[in-house]
Amino acid sequence: MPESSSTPTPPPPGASATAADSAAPPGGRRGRPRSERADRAILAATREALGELGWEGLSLAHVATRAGVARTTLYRRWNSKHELAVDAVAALFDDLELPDLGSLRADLEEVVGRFARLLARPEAQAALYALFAEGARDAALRARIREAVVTPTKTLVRKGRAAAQSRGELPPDTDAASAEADIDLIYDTIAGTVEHRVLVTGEPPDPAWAHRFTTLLLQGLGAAGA
Amino acid sequence: MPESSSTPTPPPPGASATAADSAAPPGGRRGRPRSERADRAILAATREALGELGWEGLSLAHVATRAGVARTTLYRRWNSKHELAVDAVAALFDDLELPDLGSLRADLEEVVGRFARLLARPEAQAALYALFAEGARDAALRARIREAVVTPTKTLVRKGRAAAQSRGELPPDTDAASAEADIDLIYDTIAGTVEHRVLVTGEPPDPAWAHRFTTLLLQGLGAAGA
Amino acid sequence: MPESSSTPTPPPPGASATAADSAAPPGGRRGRPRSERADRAILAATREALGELGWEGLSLAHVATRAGVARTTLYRRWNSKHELAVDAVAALFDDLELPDLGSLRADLEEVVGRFARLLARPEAQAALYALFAEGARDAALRARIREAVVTPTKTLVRKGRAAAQSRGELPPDTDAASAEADIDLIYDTIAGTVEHRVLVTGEPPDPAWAHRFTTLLLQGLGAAGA
Amino acid sequence: MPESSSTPTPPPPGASATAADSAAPPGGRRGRPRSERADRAILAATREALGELGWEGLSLAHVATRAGVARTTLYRRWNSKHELAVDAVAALFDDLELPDLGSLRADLEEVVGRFARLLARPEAQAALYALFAEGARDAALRARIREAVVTPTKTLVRKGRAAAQSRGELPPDTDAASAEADIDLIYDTIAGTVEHRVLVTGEPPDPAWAHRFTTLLLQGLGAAGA
DNA sequence: GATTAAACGAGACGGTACGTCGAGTCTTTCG
DNA sequence: CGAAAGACTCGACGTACCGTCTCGTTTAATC
Repeated sequence: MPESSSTPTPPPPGASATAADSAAPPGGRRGRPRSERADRAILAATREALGELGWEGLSLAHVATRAGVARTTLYRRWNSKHELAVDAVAALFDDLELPDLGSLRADLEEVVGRFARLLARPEAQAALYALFAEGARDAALRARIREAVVTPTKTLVRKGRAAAQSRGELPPDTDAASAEADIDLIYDTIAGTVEHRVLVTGEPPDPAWAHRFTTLLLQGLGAAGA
Repeated sequence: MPESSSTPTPPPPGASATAADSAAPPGGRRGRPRSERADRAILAATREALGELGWEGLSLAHVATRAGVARTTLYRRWNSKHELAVDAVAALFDDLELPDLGSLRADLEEVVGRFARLLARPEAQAALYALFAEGARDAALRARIREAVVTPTKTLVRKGRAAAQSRGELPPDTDAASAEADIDLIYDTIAGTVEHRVLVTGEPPDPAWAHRFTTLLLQGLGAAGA
Repeated sequence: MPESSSTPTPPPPGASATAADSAAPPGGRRGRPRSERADRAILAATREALGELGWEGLSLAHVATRAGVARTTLYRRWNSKHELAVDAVAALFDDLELPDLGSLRADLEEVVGRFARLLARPEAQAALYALFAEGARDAALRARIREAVVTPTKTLVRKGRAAAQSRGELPPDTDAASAEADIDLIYDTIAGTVEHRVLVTGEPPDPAWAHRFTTLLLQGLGAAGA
Repeated sequence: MPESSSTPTPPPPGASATAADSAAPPGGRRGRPRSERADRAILAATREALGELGWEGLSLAHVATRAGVARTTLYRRWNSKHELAVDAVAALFDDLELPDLGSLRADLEEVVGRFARLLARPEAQAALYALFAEGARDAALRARIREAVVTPTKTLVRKGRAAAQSRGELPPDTDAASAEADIDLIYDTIAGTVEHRVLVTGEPPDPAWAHRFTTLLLQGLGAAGA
């Protein structure tokens, strides 16, 4: 979770691991510090509960019990069930890294596979679409989702596209605005299609499907060896 | 909603409007028949409430009050908030028809536009992703979604693709299995990408974006004039 | 149920065995006549349900099902759950007859025993006090209770006292008003005490207790051989 | 309510006001303490609602609203409408004290009068018989009634009888078992008869009736001056 | 080492929605 | 036209969570 900003009153846990942290509590906080163990236990408990009970079955009371923590502690740190879920699920996206296997096709198939496996996890299935749905009405939540999920994922697209361009597999940018639109389009296409395949159509994106989809994508982008 | 089947005990309203209906009442139903006015009022109230309050704000008590109907009447006809929402939202998808503007590109851009406008409606935004999320855990709900939303939509893809093939814009089928996989892929790509653009990225798919996406798709499918 | 009067609109079943009945449907009733089988089945079902489920567990739906009768039929014949219960329980009081064993003490002990056994039946326990409680607020119900339960029971006291007077066991009346007050007092004392013993104290009025109580009563009334 | 015991999990309010209380809180209670204001408001609201609406009209929702308390608070403290009613009505019985007017007859007439006036209160009429009826099926409720209503009332009989014996108005005990049976008989007779007079016969026990009944009782018990 | 401020566990509180049940009423078709 | 069937309105039920609040109890950092 990079350069997080977040609400001020109840400082969310993810926000503490920034540069300001090493510079240390400047004025010097008094009183008992928050337990980091509790944070970890809560987020883990949230993921487990999401996986077992689904979004609607997720209750803060249950999370608190499972994490061995008082209910109050949850409310002190997160403003809502939604923000807690974002933080809990965000960690799953850390596994998504750029493979760099030498060719755009290989990288693409690998990324699609990784994303599909991520979406196959029940805690991700339970949380993602529910958060997206609520995000449509709640700007603060939308920002938090963007920060925790969208931006890091889109960065992958940005990097992978640049690498392919430097290898001559994709045509170079014409102008900055067009490049940005291109990145957004690619991102929406990959993420949206895989999500839809997994969560709506309900079939796993096996390698054969990944191959087929990658072909469509490469041809669509005018890739060199397509 | 074609030849729907559905649970017998609480006969869902959408299930009755089939061919079997006119031929049906064999012995003649006993007891007071269900009010069709109520059905319409409930579904309309559900759509309005979804638009105003979002998914989590939607309560059956509120829907009942707004529809001028007793709360028990809702429970008699639908097994859950989810199934009610499916029926309420399904009607929105009736507007999605194949344009047939003469060229694959024109048809595609038109369909993308229509689907985007559909997703821009707050009731659709509120319900769709929430239903998909729950559908991941509930097979019965998933089936109902498939029947009411997925199948009709996919039919559009099937017909449009066939039309393009007959016009020579798309290569003919090699074998049946491959054709089916092709249709699924196209469907997931179009639906998933547009949904992701609207609900996650949060930007409207304006004509410029639609043109760009259509280009990607046509090239990806190896269309004739791409 | 003697010379019943009762509500006019839904003619209660007990009311049918009157003079008007033998005189027969004068104008000639139209349509299907009411089933007497249904009446008996309903009252029996009511008693059974009262015994098994208690007063608060008694539901008209359950009675109807058990009696093999439509719920509508119940509402057509009785105005409320309370009146149905009165009729159902009233039949139990038919067993209470004057023993006439030759002495006041023997008669008293016998009556106390019979009344105690009546109150030991679960259907009587369930219904009686609940009806009395509701009767405190509902004059119509109170009248019906009086007619079906109180008056016949009090008649026993009246007759038994007269018999004892004629045998010289009790002093003769001084005036009519005083006699009436005497009867009321005896009735309240016997009925109230036995009921309280069974339902509140919760112990069965065995013969030893009946003997003790009878002694108190005989002495209290200034009986000859007490 | 003397040295009450009561269920532990939902500690009923009346149970706390004992001598053990001041010495008690041993380990120190954790969590927010229960509001005593709420207790008082709830019991008062229950009595008022009973008086106005009767037993069947008494709903916990209404009591909660009238007491200015959340509905959940009621369920947290009492297991059922019945137990709440017992606690609400029990307070009325605190007024029943032994008069000690110097003679058994005077004491008896006074007690009968007080008891009659208590039963004339609509909240008592509404609750008492309904509770007795339910108590016939529910042992826990029966115990609670015994503790809150029966035992304190019977204590009056015990004391009054002892006082009369010490004054020589009643014969002394022969043995303990017989004395106990005597007390039970007197209690059932007084309470049962007055209740029946008020609630079933429906006429108020005025002084004339009280005198007549007292005479019966004194003669029945073999009192000295009868 | 004493003070002190904040985090913490526990649990009561006012709310809101849930899904179920029963009471009565109304509207059909069948006998 | 009565009876069976069943949908209808209404309102209470008891439960579950929510988010807030009040307690008494740690637990470190500061004094």
